[in-house]
Amino acid sequence: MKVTIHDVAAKAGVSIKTVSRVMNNEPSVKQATIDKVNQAMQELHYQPSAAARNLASTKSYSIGYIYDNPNAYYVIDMQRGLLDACRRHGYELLIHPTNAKSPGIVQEVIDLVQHSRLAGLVLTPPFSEMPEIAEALSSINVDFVRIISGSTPSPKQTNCVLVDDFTAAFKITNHLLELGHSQIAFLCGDDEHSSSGERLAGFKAALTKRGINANPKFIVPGSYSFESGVQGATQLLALPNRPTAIFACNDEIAAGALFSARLQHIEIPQQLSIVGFENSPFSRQTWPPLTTAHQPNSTIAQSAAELLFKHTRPGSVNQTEDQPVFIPELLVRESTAQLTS
Amino acid sequence: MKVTIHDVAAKAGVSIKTVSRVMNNEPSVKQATIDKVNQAMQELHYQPSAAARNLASTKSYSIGYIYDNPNAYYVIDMQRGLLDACRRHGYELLIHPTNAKSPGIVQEVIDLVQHSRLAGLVLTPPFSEMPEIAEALSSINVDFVRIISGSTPSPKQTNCVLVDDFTAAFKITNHLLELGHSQIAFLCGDDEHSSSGERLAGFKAALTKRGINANPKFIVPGSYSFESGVQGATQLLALPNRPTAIFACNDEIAAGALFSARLQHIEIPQQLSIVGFENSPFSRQTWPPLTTAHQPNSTIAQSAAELLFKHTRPGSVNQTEDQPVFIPELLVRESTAQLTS
DNA sequence: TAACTTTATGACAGCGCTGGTCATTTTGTA
DNA sequence: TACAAAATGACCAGCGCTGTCATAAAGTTA
Repeated sequence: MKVTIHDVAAKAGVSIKTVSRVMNNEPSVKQATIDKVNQAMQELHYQPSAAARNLASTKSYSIGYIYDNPNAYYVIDMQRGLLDACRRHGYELLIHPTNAKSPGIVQEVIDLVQHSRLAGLVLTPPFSEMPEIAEALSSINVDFVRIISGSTPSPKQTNCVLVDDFTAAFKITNHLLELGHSQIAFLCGDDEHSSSGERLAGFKAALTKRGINANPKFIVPGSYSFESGVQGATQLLALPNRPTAIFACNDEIAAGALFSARLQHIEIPQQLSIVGFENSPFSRQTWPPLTTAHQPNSTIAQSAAELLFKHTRPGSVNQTEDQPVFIPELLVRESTAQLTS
Repeated sequence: MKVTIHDVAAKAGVSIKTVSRVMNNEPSVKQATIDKVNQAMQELHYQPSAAARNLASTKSYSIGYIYDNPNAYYVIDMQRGLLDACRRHGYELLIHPTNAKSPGIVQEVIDLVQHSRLAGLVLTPPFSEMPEIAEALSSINVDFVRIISGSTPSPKQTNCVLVDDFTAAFKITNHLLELGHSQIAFLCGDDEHSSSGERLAGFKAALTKRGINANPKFIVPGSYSFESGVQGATQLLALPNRPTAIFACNDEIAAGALFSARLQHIEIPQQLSIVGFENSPFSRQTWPPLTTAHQPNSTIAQSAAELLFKHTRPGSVNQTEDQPVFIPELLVRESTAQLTS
């Protein structure tokens, strides 16, 4: 019924030790032998017992994903990517939802890692932006990969996957500029999230490059919520000379802005262009569908997991300082239009 | 560093086997011994190693959650509840996102169970409504608990957690009736989901009880999406004598209806009451916030997991045919008002 | 109190695998 | 052909726990 390492060894005509060697990429195994073993594994549909490996090995075969993010779509996508990567590499994924603001959070994470003997951790915002977590993890010598907002790989932080919000925001802004807009407002997300700052910086950079000074009144602080979008947009649209386009820091804010505009009988996109960010499912469901930036969360997560495995694996050659950078892509839909007037 | 069963045994002054007995509720252990062991466990913060248990035992200490649901909030909530229950009972949760419509889905599920030696499975829609999955699982003798929409515990299906959409819909409809509405329309969700049918039935029952015949034109087929809500509402509001209230089968549809009404300059709730269902996060963020029915997904999931553990556990006495029933609760917010005119 | 049953507890093997140590075989090279 | 190097196997311990069976403690009966 259950196929074990012994079955594989028998089928391949080698000892179980050799099978183990193949599984763990140990040196001094002939290619021919490797192939034989791999074939036997495939034919028998062999899957090593994670339980036994975890128990026997000093190494660990599971990684953890801790999350605390109100955006369920983000979490699900990340999780999906991590799960895929884990499946491919025979790892297990331990999922741990928790509260990032709890006072004992650092200890909680440490306990988690130690109790579950995790090989490493994948950290997404807000955890990836908490220096105390990174320090604690480093101090107990646990590998981790952070997914953070940033554009320039820094040699100091080798364990990061970057999401280049700056460049993406730059491109989105350019899209608006090319449509003839110059009076563009920006609805910020939460201050604590560096993504908001990065996106704002990209926005400003694009304006500056065209010689446009960002109107301070057009930059509205807020948070990543529908509510905040409603308020911010309402405020903007009451201005004596209101903007002709609004760059919302994410799709929820954009949806709020859309809503507010609608309330004031402002036609989108004829009288006002609105862009979002993230390409969350409902950005397709608003009316009109939102122009936004697509963030390939699942792929980003996979990449993070792979990076973690590389760190963890003994065979990894560390000469290439991997630091994958993902640039969310502009996705033009119907909420933006050429400026007319 | 890592506390094992040996440490507990030493501390409690018993053998490791006795500790094991206590952990597994095995008979023939003196109460005094049980207490001693429990205390030792607490003091040492002992957590049994799932890996070792899985390896040593014929029983399994992990359960699976397979999902394929476009609603990320639902999935996250369920997952959270399952995770909590698992943590409490020392189980692991194996998460498996997949495609319910894939032709090989039954085999995939079987492989998953057998390969990962799962103690059981928690099934949510659509899997919980696929008879072929239930049959396959039964045939290989794997425990599972289904979360399904239904009101009456049936003696046949002992492994179900019921969500009583019928009664909840009945109550929501009553809320509208009590506000003086009688011209109430219903926007359906997907046909394939039994929840949609249940909700519609509850709706009709409430009307019938008041001696009101449901106007066939007021019952609009659709799907669980914003888009569908927009379309359905637009159609309804174009009717010569349009409804004064709309019961949307879930919050997304309701949001769509809200949107459509707004487009036509219909004031909510003054000119039209709208209710949703599910209490998803954005039902709070629409404007006005939606009156809806709160479905405690996380609690439902916990209950399902507990039920599964009970089945799995040897010590379970099966005389009480548990079949928890959850009735989503009416949550009145600002999208409904007294009928005036 | 001896003889016996029941209940409570412990000793020990083994789950599937890794990690180590050595011995042996195969291969490559001088 | 001789010899070093590489490839493989044999064997053992042990990860933390459970299952089985043997043994000790407690309870019962006459």
